[in-house]
Amino acid sequence: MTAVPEPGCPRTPARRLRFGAAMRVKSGADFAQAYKLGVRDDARWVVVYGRANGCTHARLGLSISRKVGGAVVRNRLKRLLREAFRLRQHELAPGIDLIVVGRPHEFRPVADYEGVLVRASSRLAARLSPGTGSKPELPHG
RNA sequence: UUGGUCAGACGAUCGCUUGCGGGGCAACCCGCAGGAGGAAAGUCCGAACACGACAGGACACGAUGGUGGCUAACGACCACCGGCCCCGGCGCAGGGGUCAGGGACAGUGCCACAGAAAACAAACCGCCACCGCAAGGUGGUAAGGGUGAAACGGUGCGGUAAGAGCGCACCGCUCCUCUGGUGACAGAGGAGGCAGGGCAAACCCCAUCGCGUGCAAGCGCAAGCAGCCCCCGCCGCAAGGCACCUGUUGUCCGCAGGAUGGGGCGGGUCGCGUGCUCCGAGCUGUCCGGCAACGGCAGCCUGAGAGAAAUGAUCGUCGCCCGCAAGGGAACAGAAUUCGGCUUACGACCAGAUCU
RNA sequence: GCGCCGGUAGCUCAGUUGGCUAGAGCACACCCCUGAUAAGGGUGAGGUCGAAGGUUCGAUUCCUUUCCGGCGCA
Repeated sequence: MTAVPEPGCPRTPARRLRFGAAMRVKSGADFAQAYKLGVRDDARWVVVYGRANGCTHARLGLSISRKVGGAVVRNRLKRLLREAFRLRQHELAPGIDLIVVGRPHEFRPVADYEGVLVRASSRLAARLSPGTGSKPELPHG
């Protein structure tokens, strides 16, 4: 967990922490391919599927079903996960799509989701890179 | 229980998104402004809007159902009428609640069990008269008993062999007339001795209304692939020159066809744009009309438009509740074309009424 | 966003001119059969018919509202 920023002294990372449209997975085919061909990491409050995306940065895709809760609950969980991804985007393994599937649970602080994403990203990257020189070049979605 | 108000506030940092302005070849960056609800929900009704269908009529189907109003429209809303229930000691005046509240001589159907009998009317026990020694039979009666949710007006008196609206009084009911009311209906007067159960949220009849599908409607632009149709081998203005494949039994000429391919046309997938949100709503009024719903007038104020889908995250201060304190808590809930209602979920506060 | 189905015993399902006892199979309990099981036979228990309200003398059934599941439409 990073230090809580003092008031008036926000975190000043080396790079900007943006979250634009290019950092999201939008195509249904990308989701289907991640489910079918990608690797899976079982985190505590979510399940993360990984898939090489051919980009120079990580991308985030969210799948929050109605089992998680009502529209308010689902919106809030998506916002928390997006915030975690945004804050840790430079520490995540590049070139991997993270498809995050939510599970029903009590909300956690954003820091917990940050840890989950970073851990899942490193594990998925380790499983995707070794011995996968014949990894098919996936088209950029 | 009714009505109303709000939906913690402010600030900092980091973000998302729309519009405008500026910069950049571009990716993108900067500035300013805006950015969830009273129910955004359920999708139960009604409309706008769009496309399709459509001469008119009839049938079918669906919805509604006291009267009048309100409205763009409605099954919503308002007022009134009537029935039922409650309060008012009974009763009256009155007040409150509730009702899908047209039609049961247009027709069909159902009413289990019990009961003699459940809809044409009849008669189990009784009661009375007559016959008979008796058992019982014949006739009269529908008052009484009993069954049932419901049994062919109710109570009382007279009357009678016993009884019966058979007669009378009151109540109820039906019909007629008059009066009042736009009307549902109400009141008064008169006549009738009583007509004859319930169910139409059973089929149905009557009256009124309703075309179907829905923004994933629809309109425009339009990669790639495939299909259909047309043209084309290349150079050249043209004459002409050069050239691929197949067939014409071998070769050449000639003729016919084809062509991986190129171009065009229409339809149209991914996608993009549009529909898409500023001209209608809201608030206020010693204003006007109306009991009210609502309408009119005047003034003021106001801007979500996303599209794997924004409206957020963290921190601080203050305010509210619980707790001595540390600390904890703050409901229901997230726009998806837009409005008018209904229903459901739910926190706090204010005012009124009622109960304890 | 729009539309369409379903909810009955622990599970899977029946149940129409509204009334009869709300049934069937599996599962469960007990008994018989066997040296002991399984199978088989017999007996039995188990139901707010998703919830609320209404119509009716009477509702699983009819009507309205609501809750919870499921499906379809690009």
